[in-house]
Amino acid sequence: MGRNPCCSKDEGLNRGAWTAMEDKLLTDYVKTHGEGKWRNLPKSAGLKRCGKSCRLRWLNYLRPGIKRGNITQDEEELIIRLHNLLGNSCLYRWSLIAGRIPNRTDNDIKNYWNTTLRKRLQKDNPMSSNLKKEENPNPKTQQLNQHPFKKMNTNSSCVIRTKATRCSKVVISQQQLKPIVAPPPTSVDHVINDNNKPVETEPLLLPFVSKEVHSDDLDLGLDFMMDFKMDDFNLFSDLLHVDFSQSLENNSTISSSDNKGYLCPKSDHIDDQTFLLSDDSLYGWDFQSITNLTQSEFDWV
DNA sequence: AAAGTTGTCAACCGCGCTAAT
DNA sequence: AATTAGCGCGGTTGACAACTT
Repeated sequence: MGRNPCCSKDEGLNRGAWTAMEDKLLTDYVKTHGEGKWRNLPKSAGLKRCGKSCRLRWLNYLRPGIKRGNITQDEEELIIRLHNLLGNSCLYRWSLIAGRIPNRTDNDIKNYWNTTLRKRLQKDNPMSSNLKKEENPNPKTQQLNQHPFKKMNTNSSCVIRTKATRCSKVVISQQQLKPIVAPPPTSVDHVINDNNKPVETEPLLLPFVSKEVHSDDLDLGLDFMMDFKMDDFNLFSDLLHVDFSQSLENNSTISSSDNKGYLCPKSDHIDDQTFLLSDDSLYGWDFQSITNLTQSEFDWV
């Protein structure tokens, strides 16, 4: 039952820094046979390394096109914004961030954050680890504030994709959430009328809201928790670019499944199962786009 | 110039998710 | 359905470099 073990620990495997010869063996093997199947790779490639170590070496160092060091200002801004959005409690945070920064690895981003950015941001603003947009008068930054992800070419082949498809449990502290929570809608008619057109005066719903959130949570001072599901988006920036008002106008809609909100593609929309929750599981947020969250005045934790 | 401190980053570790059986 | 192990992830470590005293 189960798989065969990757490698036993008593095989006298090499550890520590990789030699040039080991790098060459690994590179040649991957170029010939492709990535994956890391379990069998060391033996086939003639390496005395654990498959896990080989994978790490390839992904973080040997893979073609990887940029090393010298994080640019644009990259830095993006890291900060994405970190603000995803917060500290999000699994797959670094891989998601790295997936949006061309030719950078999650390890690279993580190292840069831990060694440079975190210290600098704490120094700049001891009360918050996040960067406020007002604090940076750089024209480049201001441009980024207007269209923070427009500059990214989402179809670029140099974007490193990760397998991270969701970002669970982004926690927004109660203190920061309260000012932006609108009253929950009471029925579907408040958002979509008989012609399946949105009622513009009503707040839009932010999808991906966890079912765990209830109105009582707000009263009790609990944190707000969100589940981001990436399944319907090719890249993280696709999600960030979604204009929910546009989606509604195009007869796409937000549906509910298992008490979680989803943005449905146009083709799948409108049936008996497609509705906006009318109970206290979801809250209307007057956001035109989730992109706005990255520019929010509120701190994300 | 030497010693101490700080910064960088490759590599390791352990855990959770998920595919394989 | 249950079990097992591989994969992929974030956190951490430690070696080395750069800088400061």
